Amino acid sequence: MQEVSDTRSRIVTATTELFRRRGFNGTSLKEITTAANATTGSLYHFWPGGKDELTAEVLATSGAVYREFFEAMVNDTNNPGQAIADFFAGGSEILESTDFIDPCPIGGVAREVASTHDGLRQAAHAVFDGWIEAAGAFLQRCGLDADEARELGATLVATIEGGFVLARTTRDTAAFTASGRHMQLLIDAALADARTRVG
Amino acid sequence: MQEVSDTRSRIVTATTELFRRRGFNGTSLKEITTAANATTGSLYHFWPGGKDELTAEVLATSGAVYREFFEAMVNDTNNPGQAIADFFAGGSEILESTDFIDPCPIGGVAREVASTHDGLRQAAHAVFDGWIEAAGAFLQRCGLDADEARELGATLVATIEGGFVLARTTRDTAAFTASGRHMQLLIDAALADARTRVG
DNA sequence: GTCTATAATTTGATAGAC
DNA sequence: GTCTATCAAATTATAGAC
Repeated sequence: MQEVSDTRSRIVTATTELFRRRGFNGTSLKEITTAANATTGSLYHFWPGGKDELTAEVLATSGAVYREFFEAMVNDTNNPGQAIADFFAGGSEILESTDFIDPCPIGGVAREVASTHDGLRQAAHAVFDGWIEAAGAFLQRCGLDADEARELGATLVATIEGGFVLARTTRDTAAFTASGRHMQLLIDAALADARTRVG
Repeated sequence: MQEVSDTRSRIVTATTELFRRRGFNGTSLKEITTAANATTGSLYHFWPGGKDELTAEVLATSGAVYREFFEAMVNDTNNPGQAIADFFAGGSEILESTDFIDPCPIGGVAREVASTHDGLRQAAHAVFDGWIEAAGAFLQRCGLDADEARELGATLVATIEGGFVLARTTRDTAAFTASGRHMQLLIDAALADARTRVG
């Protein structure tokens, strides 16, 4: 007797972890149920729509977790560029300490299915919109105007996702670290420019 | 009677195109042979190692094509920031005119298989190293020192790959366009800085 | 080089007992 | 909610004729 089914959350967790290593099409329901110590019957009980319905929930859940993580990490800084640099440094540590497993189960799956599973593409779209909004809101609070804040937020998300591709492929965080430094430069320059125009 | 087998190149082309839409695990050998108007026997004749061996060739071939395209587009400019902005603008046009099919068959496949097919990861690694080297060499010729040129090259590649993820997922080039503008800003700033330190 | 046939396994999904 | 059994289709790969 639990408020939330243990089995249900074990399946979500196992699917997330498998997607990070093997992607959407590389992960079978059998692997998921085995890793979650669950059965096919349970999976289809919770997600009658099968793999697609489960995947949509995994994308949304992970997306919310990472958004909250970003906001917690960045929200009460007085040095926005440094906060973003710290965010990238944290990503590098995670990449190295997890043998370059994908930190993000969303971007890879989204790229795989964008042309074939429109419902999943939309689920990932909603996640990325939320991230860009969070990053943009942060930068706007730091002093950028709304448009520039959102555009810089979009570049941040793009660079993070692409950095994951490069890090995973090269098994090296050099590109990711460089990207973080360049994002810091961009933010510092944008803030300096905003202050100049105001002052 | 042909110097290069028609069938062989049709299979490479078909595989490339299918990877751009469905990824590695989402593309079956049956889809490939059907699209290439070829047979299983021909495929295993040219690539006895099967899907992995064919994929390695697709990654290397596409990687070389895109590297040459980048160099041709950028090599004789006197405005490096603008050249990169043009490169991103070209990417936006391709994305929109192809219904957001993935412009790059390498990044998505690499992310899918990085933890499971080390040979393919290494093939993609070689491609990305070549791209970073090409971008770095270009920026070094423009006046940056070797380290900064290579790091900025790595950020460029990361941002392009991540921009493809976002564009494909959102079916919108806004993030890609913003990324291009920000890369232009970074290059212009780095070149101005380099000139200051020299002069 | 190309073809068909087929092997051996895995896939996502369903049925129905408990 | 969980379980097993099972289906129909698809998967990579091989064999051997032509």
